[in-house]
This record gives sequence, structure tokens and C-alpha cells, in this order.
Amino acid sequence: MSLKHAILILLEQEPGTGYDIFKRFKNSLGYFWNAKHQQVYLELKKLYDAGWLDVEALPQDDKPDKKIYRVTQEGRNELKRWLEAPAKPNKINDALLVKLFGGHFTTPENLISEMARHRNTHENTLRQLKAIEMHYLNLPATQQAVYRLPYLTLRRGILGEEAWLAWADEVDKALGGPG
Amino acid sequence: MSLKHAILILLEQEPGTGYDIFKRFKNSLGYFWNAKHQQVYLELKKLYDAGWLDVEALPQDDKPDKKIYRVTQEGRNELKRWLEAPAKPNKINDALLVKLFGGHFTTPENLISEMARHRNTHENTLRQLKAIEMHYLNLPATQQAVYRLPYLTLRRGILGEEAWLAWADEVDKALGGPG
DNA sequence: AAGCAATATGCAATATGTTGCATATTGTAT
DNA sequence: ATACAATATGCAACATATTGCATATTGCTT
Repeated sequence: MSLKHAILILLEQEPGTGYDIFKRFKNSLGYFWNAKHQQVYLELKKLYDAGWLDVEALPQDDKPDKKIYRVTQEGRNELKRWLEAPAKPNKINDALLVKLFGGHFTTPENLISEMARHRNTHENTLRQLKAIEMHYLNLPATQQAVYRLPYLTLRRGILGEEAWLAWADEVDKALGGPG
Repeated sequence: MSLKHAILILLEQEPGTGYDIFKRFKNSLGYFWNAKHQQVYLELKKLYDAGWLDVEALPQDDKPDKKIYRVTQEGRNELKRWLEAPAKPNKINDALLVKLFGGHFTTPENLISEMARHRNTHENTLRQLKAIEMHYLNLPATQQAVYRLPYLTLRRGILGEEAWLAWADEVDKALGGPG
């Protein structure tokens, strides 16, 4: 699975604690790989047990140690191995579409308000992604080069959200129409 | 979760066996909800234990009984309850994007061939979806009305795949360029 | 000072999904 | 006839993810 490898990628860019990883997910990988904090801590332990991470415990007065993880050589090897293997096709599990598919067992009003709810979150996501894109496009060319690949994943988000919204327009028209 | 409810929807349309459900997934719900046959059998048992399904065992000579499941009134209630509750936002876990995000730890050639592999499956999926759409559009209006909602989910697939392919063009251009 | 949100870490139980295996029949091709 | 693919059902072990809980600190607000 990829959570392990997503974590390796983030820690390879910069060592950090569990919470650091969790936060970094929110602004980057989180748009296409989701994880709860509990699972991040769990996987960090597994990665450590597998020898793919080292941990440095920074003692803090009174507080429990701060554990800073960094990728080991073994971890880098594993990451490289994973990157060279074919990525699994992305499994889609979309409850909204299941609901729509079986929508004749409920009211059109229900479907319409559900669509509105989802449209809202997709519009918000698109706004966020476009703000990040704007920021990227204002970087000097040398900086842009550094983030070239993450930028491509951002583009996926933008095109994906735009397609979702275009579809939602079709659905609203169909549901609002002779329904 | 929705696998249970996806099964309820399919069985409400027409009672059937585990394998029937599994096959029906392939041509409809399977495009946006995936399940292995093992999990379908498992969930059928759980649905039965929960009282949401009845089972009719057809004895067959020599062969083990054929178990035909159908939705009970309790099952219909549950389905209705689920349809009226907000659907969970669709969790995205896309290994290809993780790979691209961390792509500077591998070669551009690797990324390019990976993209080609995925493009292939997306092109195939789009072709299939368009064939189903063509079939739908050739139905008489009365039949179209019956499948109106499933058709909307089909449109989601088509628009989604087209967006994916448009994105892939961008990626190939970027990777093939000053990479 | 008291209260609340955000930061920060983690365990346990449960839910969900995958992989590997086992088994038997039916239909098709050589 | 024999082999092989497809149909058909299911268990067990394992992997992955979610939910609920527990705990403690820091910083902001009233």
C-alpha cells in the first residue's frame, strides 16, 4: 500500500514527527491520499520496525520525548523499489454515485440537496487548489522546477474537480427537469 | 459503508445469488464501487444475519443448494434510511499520484511508462463507458426514463475519464519536455 | 482564572478489504 | 477423451482504515 510510501516520501524531503507528517498531508499528499493521525502514528511504528526509519528522541523538560523520524538507507531502497514497480490502479469507492444509482428509492429533493452539499465541498477544494496553483505560478522559474512533479499532481486535482463540477451541472439539470 | 447498500440496491432491483451480484457489479456499480467476490459473499451473510435479506435455498441434484437472496422489509427500511442520510465524501487514495509526487527519486522514463500503462486502462474504460452510453441513447424514451439515474452515474464515469486523459496529456508534455 | 481550541501522541476495538487457498461443476477447444 | 477456462461458493489469515477513547500541553479568549 501507499501510505507507507507516502510517509517515506514526506520524511525523505524532511525528517519530522508524526504530527508533522499528519500536517504535511493536509497541504499536499492529502488531496489524493487520506490518512487519520492514528494511522500515521501506527504506520510510523511499522516503518521503524521494518528498519525503514530511524528515530531520534529529543528529551523535553516535563514533556514526553519528541520523536523525530528520518528515512534510513533501507527505507530509501524500499522507496526506490516501490517507485519502480507498477502502481496499483486507483480503486474508486464513491458512495454518492451508489446513492444516485439507487436514487429511485428516495426523493429527487433528497438527491438534489445531497448534490448541493457535495458541490459545496468540491467548490471549496477547487478554490484551495487554484490558490496553491496561483502561488506556484508566481514562483521564480528555478523554484517552479523544484516543484514540477507535485505541481502535476495539483493539476490532476484541478482538472478532476472541474470535471466533477461540470458533471454536477448535468445532474442538476436532469434532476431539476422532468423529474 | 456502501457495499452493503450497493448490494441492497442490486437485490432490490432483482433477487439473485452471490455470483449474480458479483457479475452485476461489473457492468454497473463496479465502475464506482469495487468488490471482490469473497467480500460480496461475506457481506451477503452479514446482511442476512442483520435481517435485511431473506434467502431461498433451491435444492439442485448433486450440486450444493443455490441461494437466492432477496431484500426484506427491514432491508428496504435500512436502504431508505441510508439514502436519506448524507453520503460520506468520497475518499481518494491514488497511488499513481503519490508516485508522481515523489517522482524525483526515480527516473523520468519510469514515470513516463507508468503513465502510459495507466493511460491504457483509462482509455479502455472510457471506450466501454461510451459503448454503454451509445446503447442507452438508442433506447426508446420510455426505457431511457427507467435508467435515468444510472445514466447520470455513467456520465460521471465518462467525464471523469476524459478529464483523466486530458491531465495525462499535460503530464506527458511536462515529462517529455525539459525533463 | 476559567474555558476552549489547537497541538501532540497513542492504544484498543471494530470495520472493511485483500490474498491465498480449497472445491466442484459447466462449457469449450484440441 | 483431455485439458483448460469460466462459473460458482466460501473459509482463514492478513492488511488496512476508522472510531472511540485517553492524556497532556500551549495559546488564545473572555
